[in-house]
Amino acid sequence: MSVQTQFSAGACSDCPIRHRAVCAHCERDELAQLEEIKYYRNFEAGQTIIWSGDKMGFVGSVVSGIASLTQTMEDGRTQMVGLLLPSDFVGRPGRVGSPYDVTATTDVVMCCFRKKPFEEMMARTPHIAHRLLEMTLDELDAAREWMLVLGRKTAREKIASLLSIIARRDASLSPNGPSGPMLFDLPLTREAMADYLGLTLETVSRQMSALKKDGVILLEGKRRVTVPDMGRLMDEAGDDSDGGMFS
Amino acid sequence: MSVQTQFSAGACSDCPIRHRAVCAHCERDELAQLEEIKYYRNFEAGQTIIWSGDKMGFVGSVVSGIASLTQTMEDGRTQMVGLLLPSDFVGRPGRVGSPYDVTATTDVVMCCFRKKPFEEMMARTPHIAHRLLEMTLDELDAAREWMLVLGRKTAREKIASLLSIIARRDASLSPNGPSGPMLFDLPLTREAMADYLGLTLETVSRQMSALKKDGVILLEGKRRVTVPDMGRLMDEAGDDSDGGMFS
DNA sequence: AACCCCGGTTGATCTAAGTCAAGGAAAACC
DNA sequence: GGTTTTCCTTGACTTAGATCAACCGGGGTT
Repeated sequence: MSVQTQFSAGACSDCPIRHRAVCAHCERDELAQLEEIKYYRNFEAGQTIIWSGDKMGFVGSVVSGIASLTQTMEDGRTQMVGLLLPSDFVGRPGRVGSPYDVTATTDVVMCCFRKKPFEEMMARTPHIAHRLLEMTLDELDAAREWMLVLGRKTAREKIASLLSIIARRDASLSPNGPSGPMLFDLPLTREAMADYLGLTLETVSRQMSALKKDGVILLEGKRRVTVPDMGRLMDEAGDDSDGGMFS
Repeated sequence: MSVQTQFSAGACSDCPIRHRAVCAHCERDELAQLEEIKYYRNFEAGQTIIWSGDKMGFVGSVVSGIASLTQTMEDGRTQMVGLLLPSDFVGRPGRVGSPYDVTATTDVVMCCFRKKPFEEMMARTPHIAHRLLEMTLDELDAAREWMLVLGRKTAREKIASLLSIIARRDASLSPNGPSGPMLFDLPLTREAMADYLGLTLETVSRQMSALKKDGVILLEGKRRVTVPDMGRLMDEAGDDSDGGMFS
């Protein structure tokens, strides 16, 4: 089950933080104080939100859009290390330099909190701190799951893993439920997929073609994907357990 | 700087949790209560502490020894996704199934807490919850750094990365400081190194031999490593930034 | 229309790492 | 002391994926 769903369940519509990150456990008093210390920032697709090594002046939470976390070597090799979806946090109280670039993949609206008051609020509000810990543990599990993908899976399995994760993320929104055919738009270019999977874009392209030829997926144009049989796709991914990078 | 050092700085010797995880910020009252709910367990080298999918009956913190977290595919391919060093936590309050195997690499002593009281203690004790969040964020950063290693580095760079991380972890203990020559024992077999790096054990062996031939490292037997020039090793690792998987 | 640019595909070739296989050294057991 | 087992090394060969390079097609712009 994705975090999206978990949040939806407990979200309260009158929370002053308008997105759903902390909301599930909110109480009016603390969040009224948050209201005073927060502000919004907008970023265009492609814009870098935080450069690796930059001083992180704020703690931010994505309200809408997608941002990606990437690490880059001097010679230009880059590896995407995570995605920020709405409600995810970035920046940590008490650390100065960011360990990676944060870039807007689509247009992004971010809700920002100045560090000091945010920390004070956390100290005052145990259940919000607890919720943040839960979210961070989820991200850690997802990152570790991704390490298996990067370290041990073949190119075809990597592609299938990525597609099945994206498909499952959207599954909760689908009318057919998770077991029926899935239809979705890839939110990533072939190059971004390659950076995510530790492959080259040519290999990504070839494996997408191969999966299409074998009937595992259907492609309409370059981005629109149909998965006729999720079970088949998950077999191709080489694991039956739950994904979660995107959750 | 490693977590070890951070903790040493603030550790208080009379803390009822005898290792240093939570201690840095401890106050007597809360930890006296922890005393009532904790118990110790011993594991022999090679013994599996938690199987993937197992119900996790406790939250544990390593007191001494090293344990490894691994994920395995049905066909036997395995990927190590993290190490537990003294003071690290495993198991999370509020989740049942472990997403990976936890295995004792050396003999391990673990300090365990029953979940329910541990959660209650967290709710009562914001600064301990905060410390746990900090530790988890550190692990997340380390995992993401490792994703770059797994996804984009060559075999030689992977080996050099691993060696430099181990070397730096021990650097604080070294009389020469971090820039002088380093001497340490590898805590891992070639196979474990391979599982960590997403390589085969033959490739690990070959690259170790190559690094030795090129004078980057000296080997005494199979396990004892000397690094005459840490700068050289870090160049070989392909990054000048801070590692941290072991920190 | 003609142009270009961007993202994507596909082919030909190369190479880093995997696979298979044969030992060697050192500890561990009888 | 000899035998077995575990861990490691090295060699010969194969292969998955990278690299280099040509080309395609749609959506802008002029």
